[in-house]
Amino acid sequence: MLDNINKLCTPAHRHYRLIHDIYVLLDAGDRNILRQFDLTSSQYRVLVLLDPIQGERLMTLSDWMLCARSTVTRLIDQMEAANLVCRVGDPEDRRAQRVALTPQGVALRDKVYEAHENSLLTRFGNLTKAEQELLISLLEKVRSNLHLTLGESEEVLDSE
Amino acid sequence: MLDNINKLCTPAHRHYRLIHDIYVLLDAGDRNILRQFDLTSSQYRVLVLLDPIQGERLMTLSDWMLCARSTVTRLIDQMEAANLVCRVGDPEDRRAQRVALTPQGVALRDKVYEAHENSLLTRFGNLTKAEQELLISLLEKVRSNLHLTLGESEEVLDSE
DNA sequence: TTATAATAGTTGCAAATGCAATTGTTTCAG
DNA sequence: CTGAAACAATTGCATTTGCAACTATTATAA
Repeated sequence: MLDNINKLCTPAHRHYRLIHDIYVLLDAGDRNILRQFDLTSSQYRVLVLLDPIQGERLMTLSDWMLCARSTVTRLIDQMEAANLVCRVGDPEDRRAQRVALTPQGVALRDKVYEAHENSLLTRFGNLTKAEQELLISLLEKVRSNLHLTLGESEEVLDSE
Repeated sequence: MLDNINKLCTPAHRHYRLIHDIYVLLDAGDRNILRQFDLTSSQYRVLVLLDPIQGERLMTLSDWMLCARSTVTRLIDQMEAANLVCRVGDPEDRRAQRVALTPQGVALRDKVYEAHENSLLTRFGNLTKAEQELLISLLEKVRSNLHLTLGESEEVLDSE
């Protein structure tokens, strides 16, 4: 039987916990910032990912954001109602919709991006530039392996 | 106006995205494992955190898990119904409940922990031991600063 | 001592989100 | 060409979760 499991956790388990904690703390901080602009973190993510000129497919967004397609549909519903984005039927494939930023969407994106970026600078500010670059390269390595090992079994989300 | 925002993201913004992606991928992988044991990742986290002997307060769990107190209440409701944990009133403070693992809870925890750990070894397996230790120290640094900068403004969750 | 504040836990409610099923469109094998 | 399979998006439904309000208990101050 495992005793004092809290103390004897392995490196892998420590990564696991750290990533969970960091994600939650980061997200809580985001909410504090984004609330001022009436945005959720998911909406902000859409705002930053969208191409304002030609737009993106919902499917593409769902792939990039690693969330279910239905989630994107509803996210875009909200943001369209708020006049931040607009859907345009794709002329080359009548099944698909392209979503692009409206001028208001672009304006809001730029304003929020700046505020969010400043906040991130504070929140990651205790790392040196070198540490930041190192961390990024390690995290990229982790991400690619996670994607790989997950993809082996099935799709990430919305598998059918 | 920010053009090609996807390409020119700053180190801070890259951290931001990486951590989001890694969290989602990690969680999706967890679900694949834990489904076999009829556990959600939150339930598994409770299982691993609980002290089987003297138990923990719900409040403590909520602090550790960085989630709202009501979330813990309902998690414990589920797990108590599944005979994995039990509530015991704290004799020293009649407001508080202590939650401890049942024998079934301990048995399940040990079985699942092993499976989960093996899976983590694969999923983090492309990092060398040295890289893993390095990553942990960097992540710990990030976590502590996130906690700090968040705490300055208010509580993490369930603020009233 | 007593009234007020703080604390632990619970409950109601709304929002976010994944999965399954559905609709309309395209692709491809025969 | 035609029917079957694949695909993009949407909708219904269930689950998870945070916030606010509430109850019961303890701590503090006057």
